[in-house]
Amino acid sequence: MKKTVTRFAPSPTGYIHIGNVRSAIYPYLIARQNDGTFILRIEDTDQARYVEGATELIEDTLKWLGLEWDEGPEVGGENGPYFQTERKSHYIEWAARLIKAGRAYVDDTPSEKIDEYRKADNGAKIPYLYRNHRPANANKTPEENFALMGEGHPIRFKTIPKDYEWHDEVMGDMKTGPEVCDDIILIKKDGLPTYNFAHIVDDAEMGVTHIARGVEYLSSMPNYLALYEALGLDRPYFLSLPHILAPQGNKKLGKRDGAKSVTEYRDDGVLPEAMLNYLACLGWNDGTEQEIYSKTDLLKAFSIDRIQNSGARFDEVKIFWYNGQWIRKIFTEQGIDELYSRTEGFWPEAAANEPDDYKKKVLSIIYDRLKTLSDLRTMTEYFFVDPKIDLSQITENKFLKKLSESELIDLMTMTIERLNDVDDWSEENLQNELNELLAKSGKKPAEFFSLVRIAVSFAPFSPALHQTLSVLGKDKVLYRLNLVRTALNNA
RNA sequence: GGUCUCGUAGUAUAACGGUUAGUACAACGGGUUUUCAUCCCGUCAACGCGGGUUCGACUCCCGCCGAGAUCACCA
Repeated sequence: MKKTVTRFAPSPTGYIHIGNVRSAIYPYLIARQNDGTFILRIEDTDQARYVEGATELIEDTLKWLGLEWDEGPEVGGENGPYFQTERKSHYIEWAARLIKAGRAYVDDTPSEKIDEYRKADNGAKIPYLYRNHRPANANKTPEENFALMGEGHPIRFKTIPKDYEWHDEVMGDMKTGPEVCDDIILIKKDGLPTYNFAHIVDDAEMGVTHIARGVEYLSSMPNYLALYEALGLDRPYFLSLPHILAPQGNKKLGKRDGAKSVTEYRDDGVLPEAMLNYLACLGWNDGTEQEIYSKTDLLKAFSIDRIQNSGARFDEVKIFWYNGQWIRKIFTEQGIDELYSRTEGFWPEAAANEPDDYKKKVLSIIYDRLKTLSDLRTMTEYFFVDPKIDLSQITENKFLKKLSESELIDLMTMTIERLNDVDDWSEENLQNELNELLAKSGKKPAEFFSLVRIAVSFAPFSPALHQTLSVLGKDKVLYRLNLVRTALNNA
């Protein structure tokens, strides 16, 4: 049995966005499931679109998602190099084989001439096929063609139009006619290969068994099949992955639609587990009603034949739902320390010098309200700095506005006096104290608790009151309650 | 225009040719001593259209409609 080898082969033209990261996830899963090899290969043959630093961005994204590669940049491997620009001689060699076999030719047709062909065909409403304009060189001997090499001309495949049938693991059985076979360019005039040629050479040399890529490559398949045939190569398994659609319209999600980079979600406080979970399940399911999948779960459950073949719309709301699920899952299964370790960089500035233990306590009572880790920035401010007193939050509160000012002041006084005598500041005890205060106040829970809650936080929401008070500590609580009482008195 | 692909609620999806068409997100309503959230309960909501095949079609076949991809010395 041949060893399973898959690859992710991006171009270093920028960050990895949501729309194309699945073509890394699925090959990764396939490789891991079959005890195979997952290769990262950088397809940098288009010098005009090359972006400095993009390779690092790509590596960064894969690492964050936990998609470690076995061969590729940084880690090396026996099938390197893994940058196509460093493999130039390989492509020339394979192209030379085709020339020798009479299946490729050096094309010295001026590009203006080619433009004319295209315009003429388009004008006449006939499909533009270069093979209809095949130049005389195509019929020269291999020796004559070799003599032309190195003069800055592209090398073209000399196709033999025919029917093709093949199986796509996602799309099913496919077939096309000769009308889609053409003399595609193998080597550009700059001496570098086109994607069309390079990926076939590389996949063959690297022993790749499964190719997963976007459906946009489906229409090029006949030309790829012709190349496999001409080169005497076995066909790998093909997986055409449907597009991820933009939130609006029916276009595929791309950078122009404002598709965020994967790492932007990281910086917004999305956990890699949640992102992997969401993306893997966007266009794939295992037929059960399970929603939450860890990487381990995915490795168990994933199967190629259950990849959806229609496009799926990207939905940010659902990512945040997954993220909330994962925040809670990590807390309950791995504990506060693990969750806390993920929160670095997401706390409000005021928390900068606070001890870890205190921040952990805050996290432990607020984690189940977080959609993203960056919510910490806005939701926990009052744990670290005294809130700005804004009496309107009390006087206009839907529960409190029916109380008179003197009632409010009396309630505050009663609470301050009672809490002042409390030494056991544990959550449990505070719960008891608050219950007794509530009973004594004769108010509804909504009234009494809201008053205390707002007085210590002035935030639109907070964790349960007894927890909030316990974590804040006696000094801060009494200090803030006193400030508010004074403010009410002076109002 | 040629070629190819796709089509179940707003979204993601499930359903040997036989189900009251299931689930999740969202929305809406309710419950848990306050808020926000979690959790729980409930409501709304879908097989693109038309033919066939069949006792019976979301499921198979054909046509149509709609959406998308591709037709580069980009990948």
